[in-house]
Amino acid sequence: MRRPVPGEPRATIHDVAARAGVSIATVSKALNGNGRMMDETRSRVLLATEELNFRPNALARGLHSKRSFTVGLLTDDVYGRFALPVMAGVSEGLIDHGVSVFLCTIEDNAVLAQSHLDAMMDKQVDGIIVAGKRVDRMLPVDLQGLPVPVVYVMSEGPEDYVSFRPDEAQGARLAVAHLIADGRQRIAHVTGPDRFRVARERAAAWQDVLAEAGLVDPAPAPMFGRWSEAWGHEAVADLWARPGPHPDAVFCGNDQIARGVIDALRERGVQVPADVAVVGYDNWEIMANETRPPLSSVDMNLRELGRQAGLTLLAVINGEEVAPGIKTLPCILRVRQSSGRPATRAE
Amino acid sequence: MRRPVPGEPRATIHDVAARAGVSIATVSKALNGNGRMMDETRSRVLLATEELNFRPNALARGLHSKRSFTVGLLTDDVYGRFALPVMAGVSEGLIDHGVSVFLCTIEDNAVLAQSHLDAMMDKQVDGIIVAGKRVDRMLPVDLQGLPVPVVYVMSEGPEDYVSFRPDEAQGARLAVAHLIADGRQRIAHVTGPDRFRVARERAAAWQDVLAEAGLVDPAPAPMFGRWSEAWGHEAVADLWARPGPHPDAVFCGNDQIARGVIDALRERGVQVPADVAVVGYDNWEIMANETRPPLSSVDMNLRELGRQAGLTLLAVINGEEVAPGIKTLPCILRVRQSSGRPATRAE
DNA sequence: TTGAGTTGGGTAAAGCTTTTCCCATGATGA
DNA sequence: TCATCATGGGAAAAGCTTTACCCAACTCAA
Repeated sequence: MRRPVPGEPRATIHDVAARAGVSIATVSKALNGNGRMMDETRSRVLLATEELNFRPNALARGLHSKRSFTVGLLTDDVYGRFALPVMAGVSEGLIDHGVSVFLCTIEDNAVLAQSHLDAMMDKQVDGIIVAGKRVDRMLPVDLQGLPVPVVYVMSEGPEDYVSFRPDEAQGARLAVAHLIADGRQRIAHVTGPDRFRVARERAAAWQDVLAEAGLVDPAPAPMFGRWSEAWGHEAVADLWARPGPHPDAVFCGNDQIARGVIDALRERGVQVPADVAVVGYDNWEIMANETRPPLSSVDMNLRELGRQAGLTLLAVINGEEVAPGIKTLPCILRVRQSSGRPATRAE
Repeated sequence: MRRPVPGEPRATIHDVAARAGVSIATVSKALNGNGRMMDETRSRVLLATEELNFRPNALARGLHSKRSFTVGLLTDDVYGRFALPVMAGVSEGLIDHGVSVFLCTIEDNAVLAQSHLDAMMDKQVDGIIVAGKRVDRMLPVDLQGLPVPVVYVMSEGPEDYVSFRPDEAQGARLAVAHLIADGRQRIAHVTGPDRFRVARERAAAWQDVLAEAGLVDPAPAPMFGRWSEAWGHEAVADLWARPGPHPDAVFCGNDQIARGVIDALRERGVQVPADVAVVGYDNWEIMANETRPPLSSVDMNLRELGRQAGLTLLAVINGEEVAPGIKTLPCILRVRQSSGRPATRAE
């Protein structure tokens, strides 16, 4: 294995000082803009810094300033498609501030989780971001009483912490309003298990919008089931077996269900979107683009969510006052061909 | 926002020393098992350590030892499903050694990539792992001549580096051998664009196994296309439009294609697996479980791949000799119902 | 009793940066 | 000419740990 030649170790501030003919204090001040010195001295230092390709050792700096410019990211989403955009957003938001992110994927193993946490604390992280995959489940590790601030994203922390979540109600309203604007009258809702809070929230919003539009005849009930395509199939079979007029739109709790619904409709010869419009949730592109026709879907803007969580954590670290509580970010609707007309953004 | 009380800062080695009534050197030696001292002294130190909940400051330790117990993980896979299991594996392999992982998701932005790299070098990472999403594309950043070792996983580094890859040929052979063992005679191969090296490798292995089994009449050609379901549909239309007997099995380059193939077959009334067996690649569970019937697929064992990459990097960091070159890990076949008979593991 | 060897533990330096003082030097005003 | 002040830059400490080295006290043998 190619091992880097030991070569010269990284230049230190002493090397720069020697080359510029000044003391290390002057170098430090020149680089950090503190203290006073002649312009000529400053530029001599800068030149030497350049020539030696000097960059300060963050360990030493952190030791002194008690700021490591490092945060930890805890997630329990190992395979899922939610955590990764969030992480990317966090990383993106923080890198401009010179902050690096420790990744910890912990599953249900509390011991492992604790050892990750210990490792991070040993490394003097300035703060921690928790990116769960479910709003209503906590990670198997105690984050209270930690000596550093903690921000939650996707999942929800204790009341006195800051949490970032997509605005599920707004996202669902967006979808349903879009369907109504498209002229749909009988909008069914097929979603995941009702023990998932997001399923309940989306269903409630769906009901609200229908009520506001006066589309409550007959009074519809959300169809809770599973987060799977198979459930989408079953739900269609169920809906079409009912007496009375069939739905002319289905709002689905996620894109997999929507996919099942679309496939089931096609198999029965129902036209999408002519006869029935379908809207999904998550805007999971790889799935939404492959349905026939491509699926309209609510995008939770996860990357931006992560970015803001990162920046907020940074603000807290810097001592700024940040009000605790749940911050929500609006979802956006990505209209494709499964729901007829072009984009509607208003809610 | 709940901000941790400044409270007592973390206990330092001085606090422990004071409490145990010894010098800091003795504490250090007691904790690290160096030096000699009376058992009674050692246990007094350990007790004080316990009572104060002392853990050494990794920054200070790193400053001294020039080992930060930190590595960087670079990936360009922001949404994909490949990088995350790899990352989880890396993290899992390293945490037991007290090593934490910096996550850097970089896309095509070379400037951003460089600033991530700079940040990591400033933080004195002991090594770097590159987890690309494509074997045949490099990240937009120059990793040569770095003062720390670099290990590649999924993607492939320069010759004199260590790279970890799934054994694509073996994986493909596994799938095809399984189909042959199942009695299939006319096994088509539908895969992604031939500019992807993995597509070519899998196709070559497919051809080899067919040749070895004497199933070369008529001489089959791999069908290169796209990595999408739509391509699976099109490929079936193409295959079934050809004269002569239809295939009795299709080996697909990924699970999405396989899904398209299965759907297209069902739509034509072809029974899977009775008439045609289908095997996919990636074992993307969320996809493989939702095909009807559930899809047999080759699993690349990405998590283990990541774990080994992490451990290997650690070995190099520790100065162990590791031969450069490409290390492959065997794939395993996950047999579901799309390919008839129960598991075959042999190659 | 003296010298050497052990044993137990302490002192101090190193690792790199930032920051607080502090000291020259030259200029200015009286 | 002397006191004062601003300016430019340096010395040193702090931040926390590890480790090389040293010293005191004790044991044992001659």
